[in-house]
Amino acid sequence: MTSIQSAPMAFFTNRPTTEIARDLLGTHLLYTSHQGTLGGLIVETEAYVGAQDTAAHAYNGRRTPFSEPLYHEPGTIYIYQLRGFFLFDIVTQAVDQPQGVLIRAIEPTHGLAQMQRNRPNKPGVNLTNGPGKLMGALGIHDKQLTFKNVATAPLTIDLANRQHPRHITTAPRIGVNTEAASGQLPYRYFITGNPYVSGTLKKDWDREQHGWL
DNA sequence: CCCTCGATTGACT
DNA sequence: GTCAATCGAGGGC
Repeated sequence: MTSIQSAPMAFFTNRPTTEIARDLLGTHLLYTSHQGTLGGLIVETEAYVGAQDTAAHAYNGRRTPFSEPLYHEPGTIYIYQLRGFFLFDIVTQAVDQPQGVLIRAIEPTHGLAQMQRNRPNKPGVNLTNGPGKLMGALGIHDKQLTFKNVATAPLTIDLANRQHPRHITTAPRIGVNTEAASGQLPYRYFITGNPYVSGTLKKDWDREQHGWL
């Protein structure tokens, strides 16, 4: 039994979102719910850097009820639904600087059995190797925690027992429009070789240019 | 109001 | 490898 050391707001401030995205690798995403403490090691993230980023929800200053959480304090939880799944972002800059990090994959460390019950028939890495999958494993199927802060919410970044990734791979982000201006920016980060990293190779250039295993 | 499309996933050839 | 589900946000009219 270890105690949780929730990342303070300062963790998400005063440095570039890309750096925060890298720094989140090796920390723990933990959710304290009625099912117990669930979660795991963050092994993959993506940075979305605001109004100039064509792939960001806040591109061109877009601000709607949907993307409103991005404009709040650093550490704000931004959960949104995509095609029936829920995705988890953390706001990474000061108020009105709508940048964030998408948590794309975790390696289970807490509550494995319960997470497996939450996602039946998804054995092995398939339990948490994607942004929608990991939320399903945590048992989160709504936006209830949106606007709360990871510094105080039951859904948190735990800095205790951080692991230092041996090597980090950088790559273009998944699922973004590659034609758009920001489409090729290397804002995806993952722990090299970790089996829980999301996605299958869809293009040869991924392997050639970015050193996939 | 209507149409398009997505920071995904899972089923299927 | 290919492809459709699914539903709300966002934009056009």
